[in-house]
Amino acid sequence: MRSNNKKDQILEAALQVVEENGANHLTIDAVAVCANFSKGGVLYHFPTKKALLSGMLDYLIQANEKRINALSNSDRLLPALLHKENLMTATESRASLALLAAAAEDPELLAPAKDYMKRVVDEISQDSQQPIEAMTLFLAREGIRFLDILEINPMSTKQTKEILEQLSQRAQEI
Amino acid sequence: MRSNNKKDQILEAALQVVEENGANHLTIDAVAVCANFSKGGVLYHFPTKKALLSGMLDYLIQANEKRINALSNSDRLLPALLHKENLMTATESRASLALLAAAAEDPELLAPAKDYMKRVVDEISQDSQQPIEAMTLFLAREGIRFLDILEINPMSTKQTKEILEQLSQRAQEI
DNA sequence: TTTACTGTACCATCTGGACGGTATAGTTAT
DNA sequence: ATAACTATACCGTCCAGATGGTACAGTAAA
Repeated sequence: MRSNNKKDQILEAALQVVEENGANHLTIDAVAVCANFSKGGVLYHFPTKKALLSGMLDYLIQANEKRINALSNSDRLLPALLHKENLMTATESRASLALLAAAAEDPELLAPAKDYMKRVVDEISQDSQQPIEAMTLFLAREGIRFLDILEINPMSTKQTKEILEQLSQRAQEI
Repeated sequence: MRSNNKKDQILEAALQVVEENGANHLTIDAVAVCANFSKGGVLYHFPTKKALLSGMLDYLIQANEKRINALSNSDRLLPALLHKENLMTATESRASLALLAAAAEDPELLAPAKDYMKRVVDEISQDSQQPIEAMTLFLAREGIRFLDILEINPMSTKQTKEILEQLSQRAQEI
């Protein structure tokens, strides 16, 4: 009943459009069709296309934070981020497409994402004795994420999993 | 006098458009204006927008390969890729924008990039005794690259350089 | 009554791309 | 040598369709 539900429906549809057609073909019309809304209905919730993209980014960031909070049995961020049980859900992985869509439309829309990254990076390097090693592990995971988003990850699923587990293990050791 | 020169001029202009306006606003018209060509002139060299994007991707891949070949005083790929003198030039960094632009228009255009990545990844994991460590270093560098492309790299220039040097060092040791 | 929509109609602008024409350098036939 | 022709490298114009956004009248539930 929360309006969030409806908004989320629209955001999910938007991500699906990006996934299927490329960020360039994210149109309000296409989103409306995909979400079973009228165009006016989408515009009621997101009055402009940029508002929609901002919404998509927030969705991604919140999903990330939720996941971290839910699983951080330790108080250190990096192991939580790389926890081996802590695989991105399919939904969440798709949410990363918001980065692409926003970057395509207007790079300035990424400001909140940059802030979020800054918070994460600061925290990671602060609560580790080996900040550079910690950052390396974090960056490697981001590398995998981006290769997956663009669907140019040449590694097999098994190989990818193996590396993610290694990263997780090393994150716990430092 | 080589037609390549003219084509490269157009590709440079295309990258500039993406850099300044976002991948979504890469239009043949905008490229033409930026390159001081008429729209017809651009279409002479690249008969469709997809052809232009393919051209941009090839440009990126070739630039990468050239850079690696020029600097690989050893015969191992990873240290060459991470060589500390081997900073991305402004041009090459911008060329990475081709990835974004192509992904935005049609994810299938990235097939050549995926092939290229596969070749690199295979070679890296084959000529190392510690393939997982090698891949981690490679992925960390890719992470930085993508954060830079999207302009959401929250690290300072100094911090980034420090990490790149670490990666380079570790690549030489394994 | 307010909130949350649907549906329809509409508009200004942008975009890809087709098309016809032009300039010029080089090639070939005579 | 020169006339005829060809290929390359563009320019400028036009157009159908897509797109973001507005306006407004109506509906249905809380």
